[in-house]
Amino acid sequence: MALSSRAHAFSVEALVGKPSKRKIEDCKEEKRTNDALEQEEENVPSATIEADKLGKRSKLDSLIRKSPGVEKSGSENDIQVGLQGSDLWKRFHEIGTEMIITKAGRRMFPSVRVKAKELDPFKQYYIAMDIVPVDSKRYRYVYHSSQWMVAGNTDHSCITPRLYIHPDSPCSGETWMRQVISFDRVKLTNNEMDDNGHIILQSMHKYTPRVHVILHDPRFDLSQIQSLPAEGVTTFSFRETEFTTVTAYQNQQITKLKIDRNPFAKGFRDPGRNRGVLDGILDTYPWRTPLSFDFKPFGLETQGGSSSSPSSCGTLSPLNGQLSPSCSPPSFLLSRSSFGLPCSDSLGLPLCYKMCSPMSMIRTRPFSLPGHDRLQGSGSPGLPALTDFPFLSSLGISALRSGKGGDCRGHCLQGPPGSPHQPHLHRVHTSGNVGLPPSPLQHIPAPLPSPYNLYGYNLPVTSRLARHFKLAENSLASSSRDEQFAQAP
Amino acid sequence: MALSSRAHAFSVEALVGKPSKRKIEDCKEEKRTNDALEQEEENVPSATIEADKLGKRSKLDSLIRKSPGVEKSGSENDIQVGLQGSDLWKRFHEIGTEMIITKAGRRMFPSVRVKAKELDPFKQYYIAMDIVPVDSKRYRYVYHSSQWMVAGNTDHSCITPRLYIHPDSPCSGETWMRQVISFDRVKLTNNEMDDNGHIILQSMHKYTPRVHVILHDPRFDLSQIQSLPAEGVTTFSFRETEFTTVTAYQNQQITKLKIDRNPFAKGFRDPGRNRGVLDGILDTYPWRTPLSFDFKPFGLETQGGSSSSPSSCGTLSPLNGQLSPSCSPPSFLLSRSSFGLPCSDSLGLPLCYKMCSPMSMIRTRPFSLPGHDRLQGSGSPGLPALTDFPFLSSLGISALRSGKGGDCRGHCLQGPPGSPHQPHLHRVHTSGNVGLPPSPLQHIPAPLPSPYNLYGYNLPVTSRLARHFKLAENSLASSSRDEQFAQAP
DNA sequence: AATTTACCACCTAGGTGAGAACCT
DNA sequence: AGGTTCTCACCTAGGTGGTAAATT
Repeated sequence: MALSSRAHAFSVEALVGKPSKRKIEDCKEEKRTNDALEQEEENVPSATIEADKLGKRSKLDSLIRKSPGVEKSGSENDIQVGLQGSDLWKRFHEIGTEMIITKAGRRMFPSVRVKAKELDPFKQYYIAMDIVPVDSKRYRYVYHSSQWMVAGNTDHSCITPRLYIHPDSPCSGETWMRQVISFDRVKLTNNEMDDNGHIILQSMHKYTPRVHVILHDPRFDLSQIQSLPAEGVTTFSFRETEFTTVTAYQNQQITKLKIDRNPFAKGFRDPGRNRGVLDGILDTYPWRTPLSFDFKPFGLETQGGSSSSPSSCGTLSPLNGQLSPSCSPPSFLLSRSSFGLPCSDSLGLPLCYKMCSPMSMIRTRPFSLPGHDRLQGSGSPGLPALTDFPFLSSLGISALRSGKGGDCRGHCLQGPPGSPHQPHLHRVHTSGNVGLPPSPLQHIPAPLPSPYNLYGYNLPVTSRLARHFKLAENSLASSSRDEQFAQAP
Repeated sequence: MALSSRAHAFSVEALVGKPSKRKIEDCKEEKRTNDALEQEEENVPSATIEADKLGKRSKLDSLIRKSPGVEKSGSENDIQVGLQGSDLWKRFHEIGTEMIITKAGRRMFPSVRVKAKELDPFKQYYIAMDIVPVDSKRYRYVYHSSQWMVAGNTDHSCITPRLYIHPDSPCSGETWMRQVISFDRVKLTNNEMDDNGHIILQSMHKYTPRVHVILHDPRFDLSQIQSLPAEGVTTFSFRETEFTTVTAYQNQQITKLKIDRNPFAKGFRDPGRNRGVLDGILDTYPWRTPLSFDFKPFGLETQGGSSSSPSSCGTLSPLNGQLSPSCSPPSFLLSRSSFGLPCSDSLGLPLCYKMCSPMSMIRTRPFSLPGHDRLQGSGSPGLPALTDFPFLSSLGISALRSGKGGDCRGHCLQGPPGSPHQPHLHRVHTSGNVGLPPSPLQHIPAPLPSPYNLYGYNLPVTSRLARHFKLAENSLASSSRDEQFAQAP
C-alpha cells in the first residue's frame, strides 16, 4: 500500500474496521445522514427529491403515459431517478467520502450515474447535474481522531453552482430510460476563474451532487429559446453521494478505497495483498463488493440489452416536508428564473456559462467540450464544455471554444451571484421503506457480478471473459443490480 | 522506415518523387479529378456541391439572415462548407489516397474536417457525412507500375451508404460556424454485418466522402418527427478526399505519408531520418507541409479564439451542370424520401440505423455511441452509434445499446437497398477560379504553423510551446489557413 | 502548520502499421 | 497470388495518487 505518510501516521488501525465512526457534524445534518444510511442499508431507495412543482404541474400533466405497468396514484409526476453504483457510494460514505479538487479539474470517483424511469418516452428531456453545498461550514480533518471537524463558516450564498448539462441532452425519455446516465466526465476544480466548464467548489467543504430532469417542450421555437420559461424540472439527490472536497486525501481509508476501485489508480494497488483469483477479477470490476449482492425492485437493464425487464417498479410515497431547512444548501433549480443569460468568460474561453440574469431558458442542443460522459459513459477522455446559445450573438456575446479543441459536450451553466435562493423552490425528501418491495428475484444467488453493471469505465474484459459474464448476467436478469431509485412526488 | 515488404518490393523509387503519376481511371472520372486538382493547386475552393433545391428553396428562403457582412446576390442558399486540412488531403491525393478498412472499423486518416459559413446563426442544423462510391469499378494495385488498375465491375446500386450524423447535431448555425466540424471518429469497416454504426465500404473500391448540411426546422414537433419531411439539405464533397479502400496499404508512399502525419503511427517513424528540430516539431503538427503555407480567402478561426476575422468571403458561381453522370456514384441525399425508418439491427445492437422506407424525417437529437468527434474533435476515443428515434417504440422497434456502453454520439443512417438513386436529385459541381479573391493577408509570412490549426488530434503541446504558438497565431490572424471552401448555388 | 501545487511513475483506453497466418 | 485477419509493439491521450516543494 502506498498511502500518504500523513494519513499513515494516524489512521492505520482504522483500516481494519470497515464502517468507521461517523464524522462530527451539526445535529441536523447528522440526523439526515443517518436516516439516509439506515434506508440504504435496507436496500430501499433513498433520494432527496426537489421538484419545481409549478413547472411540473403545468407540463407533466400533459404527458401521455405510454409506459406499461405501474400507474401512479394521484401524482402528476412519476419521474424516478435511481442512483447506480450506490453500493460503492455507500462504502465511501461510510468512511466519509472525499473528492480531490485541482486547479485543472479532477474527475469524481465514484462518479454520479443514474437511471431514469417513468419519463415520457416521446418527450425530450435535458438531464443535468450540479453540486451544492451541504452546509455553510468549513471542515478540517483531525488525524488523531480520524474525524472531520467544523473549522469555520463559509457564506455560499454568493456562489451559484455551475450546472453540468449531460452531453446527450436533449434526448427523448425513451432513450434516457434505456441507458445509464453517466456523469463520469464531470470535473471538479477549486479554480474560481475556471474557464473549462468544470464545477467550481471550495476545498474542505461538504457538497452533494444533484441530478435534474428537465422537460423540454418542443412547441417553443428553439431559436427563441431565451424567452422560453423553464418548466418541468425534477431534482434528485442521493445522500450517499455527499462528499468533502480536498486537495489531498485526508483519510487513509478513502485513499485505499479509491485505489482499490478506481481503475486508473491500479498502479498504486498493492500486488502482495492477499486476494484470490476471483478477488482480482472483481477488483477489475469494482461495481460491487465481491460476492456481495443486493437486489432492488427496479428493473435491470443491461447495457447492451433491450429494456425487457419491466420488473415491479415500486413507488415512493412523497413526503412534502422540508428537509432540514437550516442545513440545506443554497440550492437553485432549473426552473423559471433559474436558467439565465450566459456570460462570456473574461479569459476568452468561456466554456462554462454563468447565469447573469434571471432569464429562463432551455437550451436547444448542448454544445459541449468534455463531451464524453454519454449515456453509460465510457472511460474515454474528453474536454470541457461549451454551450450553444443561439441567442448569444444577438446579445453581442460570443461563445468561444477551448484552445484544446476537441469535444464540446457537457458544459456548465452557472447562476448569478446572489441568486441561489429561489423563493419559490421547495425541497421534498422521500425517506423510509416506502413502496419498494424487494424483487422476487432477490434470493437467487449470483455466481458472478455482471460486467455490464460495472462502475463507470469500459473495462478490460477479454472477449472470452465478456461472453462468460454476459451469459451469467442474462440468466440472472434483474437480480444483479446496484441502484437506488427515487420518484418525484 | 518500416514498410510492408510487398510495397517495398516494387515502389521504392517512387518515394523520391512527390506527385506520382495519376492512376488509371476512366476518362470522365479522371478529368473530373484533374480539374479539381488544378483548382486546388491554385488555392481556390474546390468542392462538389449537391443540393436538394426542392427542399432548400422552400426552407432556406424563409431564413432570416442575421449574419453580418456579405449578402449573397440572388442566391437563396449561401451555405458554404470548406475542407480543413486540404493540403494534407492533396498530398495524399497526389499519390492516390488509400484508406484501411477493417472488420472492427478503422478511422480515416486524414479525416474529414470542415468549416461552415453562411449558415443562419439562429437556425438549427444537422451536419452529416457519408461516403459514396466514385464509380462501379473494382481496382487492384499493380506494384511494378505503382498504379491502380480497374479489375472488374461492382454494382453499388443495391447498397445505400450509411449516413454518419455529426454527434453535435442538431446545433445552431452560429455554433457550427464557430467550430471546425470534425469527423475524426468516423470508422470504416468492410463488415457488411457491422452493428457498430461504422460506415460500411467494399475493399478495393474508390469512394468519396460527402458532407451534408441539413436545416432543422424547429416548428415541427420533435416527437412527431417521423412525419416531418426532410428539407433544406446541402451536400458538399471535395475531390481531394477521394480514396481507395484497402485492407493493407498498397502504395508505399501512402504508408510513408500516413506514418509521417498520423500521430498514432509515430512508432513507425524512422528516427534516423534527416530532419531538423523544426521538422520534428512540424511533424507533430501535421496540419500543413513544413514551412509551406498557402493562404485562402476564408476567415481563419482559431480553435480557441473568437470568430474575429470576417475576412472577405468570396462566393462561388454555381454550375448547374451534371457532373459526369455516367461516373457519379449511386448517391442519395438527405432530402425528401431519403431519410427513412430506421431498422433494428438483427444482431441486437442496431447502432446504425438503416433507412428501410422512403420516409423522410429529421432526427430530433442524435444519440450516438462513438460520440467523440465533436466540433473540432479531440483525439479521445469513443464508441459507435446509436440513434434516438422517438417513434421507434411505437413501431415496436427498439434501439439497443452496445454492450461496450459508453458514448452515444455519432451514428449512421443507411438508406434502403435499391433506393440510392433519387430521381429528383441533381449534382452541382462548382469549379474554376470563381468568385474567391485571395485574402489580402495571403502574403504575410507565417513564421510557424499554428498549433490550433492542426490536424485532427489534440496534440502534445507543452504549455510553454503552446504559449509560443498561440502568440504567433494571434499575430497572424487569418493568414495561416488550410482549407477549401465551397458555397451552395 | 495546514493546505495547495507541480511533477512523476504507472495505469486505462485505444489508434498505428508490421508481419505472420489465414483464406479463397 | 491476391486479399484478409489477427496479434503485436509502439504510439497518443489522459486519469491515478505519491511526493516534494511552494504557498498561505
